[in-house]
Amino acid sequence: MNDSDHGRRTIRDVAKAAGVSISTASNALNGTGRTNAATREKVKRIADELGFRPNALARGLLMKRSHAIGMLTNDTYGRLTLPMAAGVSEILVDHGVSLFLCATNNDPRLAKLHLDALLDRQVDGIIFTATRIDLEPPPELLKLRVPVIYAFAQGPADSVSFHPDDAQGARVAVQHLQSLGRARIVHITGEENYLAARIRAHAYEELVGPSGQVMFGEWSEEWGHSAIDDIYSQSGPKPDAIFCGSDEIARGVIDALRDRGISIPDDVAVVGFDNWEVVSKQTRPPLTTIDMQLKEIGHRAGLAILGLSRQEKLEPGIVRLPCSIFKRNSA
Amino acid sequence: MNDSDHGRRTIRDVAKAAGVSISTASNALNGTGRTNAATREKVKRIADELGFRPNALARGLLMKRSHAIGMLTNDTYGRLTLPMAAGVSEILVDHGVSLFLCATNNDPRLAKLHLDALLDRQVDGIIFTATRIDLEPPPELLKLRVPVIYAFAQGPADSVSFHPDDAQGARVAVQHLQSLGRARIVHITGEENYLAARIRAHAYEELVGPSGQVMFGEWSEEWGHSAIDDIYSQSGPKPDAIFCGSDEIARGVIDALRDRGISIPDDVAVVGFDNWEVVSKQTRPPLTTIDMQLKEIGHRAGLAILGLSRQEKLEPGIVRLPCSIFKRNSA
DNA sequence: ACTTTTTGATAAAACCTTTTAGCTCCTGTA
DNA sequence: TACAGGAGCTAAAAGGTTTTATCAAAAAGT
Repeated sequence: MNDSDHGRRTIRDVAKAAGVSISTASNALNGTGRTNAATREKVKRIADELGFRPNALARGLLMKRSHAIGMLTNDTYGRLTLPMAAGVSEILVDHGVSLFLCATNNDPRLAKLHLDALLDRQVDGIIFTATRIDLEPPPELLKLRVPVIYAFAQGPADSVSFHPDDAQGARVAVQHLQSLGRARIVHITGEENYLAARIRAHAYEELVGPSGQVMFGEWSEEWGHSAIDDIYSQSGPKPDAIFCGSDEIARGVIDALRDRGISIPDDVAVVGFDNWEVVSKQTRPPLTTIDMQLKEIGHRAGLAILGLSRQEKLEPGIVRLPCSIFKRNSA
Repeated sequence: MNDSDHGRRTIRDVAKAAGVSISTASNALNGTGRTNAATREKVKRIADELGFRPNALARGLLMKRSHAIGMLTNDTYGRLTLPMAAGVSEILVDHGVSLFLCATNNDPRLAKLHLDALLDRQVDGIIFTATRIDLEPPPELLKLRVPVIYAFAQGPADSVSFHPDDAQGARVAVQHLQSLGRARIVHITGEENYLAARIRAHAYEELVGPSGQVMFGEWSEEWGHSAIDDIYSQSGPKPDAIFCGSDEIARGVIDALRDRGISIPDDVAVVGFDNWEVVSKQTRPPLTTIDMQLKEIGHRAGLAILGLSRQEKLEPGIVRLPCSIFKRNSA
């Protein structure tokens, strides 16, 4: 009586049009139960003609799987989050799973609000991401019935986390410089209270030995600049290569070196960290830098949460995904 | 028989515990129907004790409103999208509405996939955003039952769009320079085939009159640099101010000016466009620039889609939201 | 020819909530 | 006394799907 409603077609429309029961229609479409091949094809064809698409709410309500997952992030600025989110989404979309994005702005009240909303929506899992790998998640996250994956963030002991392999990334950078014949490599990086900074510095020290020099500071271009000023205002041997803790720092370093008429990479080679194109493409010369493969972290986190949501067991622990070096002209 | 299931509490658990019917429980919790004040309080208290939260899927299925909206973006990199998404989310979360994020990567197949998924989930509306205001949306978007809002993107004639007010932004920039007593203002901007570039250039020309000079090029730091080289390698009067079409261009401009020993802002004042902090904070001197208030665009888009999803009527057309000037030291 | 198995299809229950219509009881009015 | 009206509550339907149990008919086996 209402075939011409402007609403969506339901499975009962399909069933009626195909002259079968709702259950048969459902079975035919999902390949469940026992269905005659001919009927199955017919139902599928008619569903197609009618443009039938199942209501995800009804399906989720019944199956207790919403085919949606939530992503909780404290990063409003998006430099880290969006590439990861894109990676997660790329994986999920192929499995018919959608992604809720929740920006918490570092506000616990907001985090709670978002978390409750996600649970109300029966999400199949939650991915927690942060702007630094050693940020603690909100405590509510720890005692959920819903699986949680930590990406670029610290999880509790029995959880699954995905981090960039900072140590390996640092080694790749240093080894590249060494392969260029550089022997006096200095490491200029960000704040020491960041775990990532410490890991990278440690890996660096292991490779360069006692001749190494680590300069902690801020994650800013300005610090890169003033670090160079420090080095060159003091006496003693000068570096022939600099490994920077971020592209921004590297940019400051390069600018300061150029101000002093030092040629890059001939006199001093420079390697950055992040491969943040807006910075690394624009330095002069363009920056050779370490790429943390954020999208790949997203991929893996997406696959992991998909697995957990299907009750698969995952080895708990931190999975460190390899960084790659992106060579431009500064080293 | 299964009160101790580890699943979530349902409204029937609440009803049973309170010794009332399901309908009464629902009425009490939602303030609908006629309920005795005492019963109402009791039900609410018990629901609270039990930690009851209604299942959004069931509710959405019945009410035909999922309390979720989708955001479709072609911007993987996130420079524009994430601030807007954060703005949208800020508004929505207070109304109990969640946000699906869909990154299409400019791939029509992916866009279709995401769009279908959103519709299957019965979203109450869709916000379409793009990386430039004159990008056409996927054609499927035009004939939906679901309300659509365009943010930083071009919608069809009868739709509602929110754009930054590029003309006003340009005027603010130029007027600021004029108020500083500058008379020879040059405009160095990006590609002419971008609508935003043309709008800004036009507003600039109206204010400076025939003495003006617009230089279209690329949206890159390099172009800013070479534009300055062009200007100073030619004879004729030199500018005392430069209005740049983006912060990146401004950065190139500032670097090139400094290379020539020109003092900023004393000899030449520079204003940028975007207030992209990673760039504008790091120029030397820090950049005075135009802020497009992306978060505010998100706010307005969120409010608009909320209104449309409640059947409210909205005046179709492009709403241009004012830009603001962020003063640092370059002008 | 009779029983057993297999095949194909279906009615009905379930998921959890909101809403409609109706029921009972009480108070006040004619 | 009878009855209207309201207050307070509830049974049941509805929303769209999947799944379980059941049933009839056809095929296979004895």
